[in-house]
Amino acid sequence: MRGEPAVFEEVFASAPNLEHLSPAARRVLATSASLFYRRGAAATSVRDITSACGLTPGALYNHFASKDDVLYVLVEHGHTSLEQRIAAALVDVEDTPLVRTSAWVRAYVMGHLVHPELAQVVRREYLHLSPARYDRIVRRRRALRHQLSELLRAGAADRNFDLIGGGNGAIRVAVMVLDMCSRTSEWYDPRRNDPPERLAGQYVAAALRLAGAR
Amino acid sequence: MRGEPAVFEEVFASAPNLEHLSPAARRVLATSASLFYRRGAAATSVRDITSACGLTPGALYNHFASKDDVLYVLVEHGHTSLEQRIAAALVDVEDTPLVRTSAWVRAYVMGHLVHPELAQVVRREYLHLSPARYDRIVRRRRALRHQLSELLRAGAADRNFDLIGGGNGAIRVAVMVLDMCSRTSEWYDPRRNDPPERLAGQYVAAALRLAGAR
DNA sequence: TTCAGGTATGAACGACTGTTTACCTCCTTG
DNA sequence: CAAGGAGGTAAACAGTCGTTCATACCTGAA
Repeated sequence: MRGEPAVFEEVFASAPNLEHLSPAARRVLATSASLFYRRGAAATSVRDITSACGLTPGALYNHFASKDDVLYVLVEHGHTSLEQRIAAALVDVEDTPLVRTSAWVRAYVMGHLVHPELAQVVRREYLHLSPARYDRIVRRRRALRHQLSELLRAGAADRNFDLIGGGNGAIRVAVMVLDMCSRTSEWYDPRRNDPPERLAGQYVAAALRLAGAR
Repeated sequence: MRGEPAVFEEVFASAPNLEHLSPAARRVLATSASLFYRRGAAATSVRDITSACGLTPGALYNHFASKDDVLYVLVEHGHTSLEQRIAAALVDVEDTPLVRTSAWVRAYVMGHLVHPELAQVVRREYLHLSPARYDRIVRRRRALRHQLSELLRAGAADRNFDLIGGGNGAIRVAVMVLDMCSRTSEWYDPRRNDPPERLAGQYVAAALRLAGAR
């Protein structure tokens, strides 16, 4: 988790949501993500970023309006790709709460395991965005939570799930699942831990236990 | 979670692990915790801290060797009080894995809910301590995790628990429980959410589900 | 060939960083 | 009453921060 070089290059070189950015801008993003991951955004200076990609400080401002902009683009991209991953996982999936909940959780976990460094930066740093941007991100996070809690609610309604927490059960359990799953990005190391698919399977099983699936 | 005033005064004024500190030092700690919670330690300056408790910057150095020292004392204190809380919860508790696991989880959650701001600062900022101090804290966190995973292992051995994850099941489930529970401090708001005891009860139930308790 | 536009430079800006220093004012103790 | 230490102040330290600017380069189009 600390100190090892995180290679982001491929992630940003071929990201479908970032085609409009120049290669240099993507290199800035990749480097920023790696540094933000290791030291936090507040503790990373513009000079750190630019010197790590062979630039001088001023050059960054040819691609981004500010350092805050770099962080926002990162957080934006992280959320967009997670949302897309989940949406893709739900098309052509049997329309029962249990199956859809499983698919949803699996995609959510995979999103955090495939690029744990980016996922962690997103999760840790969105709090420090400017208020307007922060609000926008919070809304998207709430929307994700709402998706999951609605699946849980539906499952409880037809007695496939047995939720802890009474009337608030759907949200309560959704938060439990999201918190448990999103934290994987903080300790996951592909060299030490199980492959993502296997781990994701275990987290799906765990989520179903939390939901009280029969 | 953002912007509302967090009142730490009582926490530090009467903390049993901090008697050796002067009242002024405790006021510095209380203010630092509140500011670190809202903006993060890296984004909080010594002048922010001191001006918020009616001091000039130099005065801080009558009580702490450095700004890093302030953070370390906070993190130290947070861990110590959590460890004490858990230890206290386990004395005179029936010696069965299920009961002890329940007591352990309840204490762990309560530690995060009673002073969520402090808990969140501890969890978020210990990563940025100097390497030696970071290592010391990591060891203590591992020890906590070990306590829980041993309870789970014992419960699985006598077939009270049915753990996900095969051979690594005890650690896998322990991480799930710890991640799920420790994140409560990030969203818990005593004015909006259930009282701590009630919420802790729900999290104990959730942990037992994760452990596959019969 | 000329011109324009995107990109990089290196120096500079003022503001702010953590910390140190010299000095002052109390309160306590001998 | 004298001495001394604890705890406060104001000012300054050397760096670093994010950002701007005038300038230069390189590339592709007219």
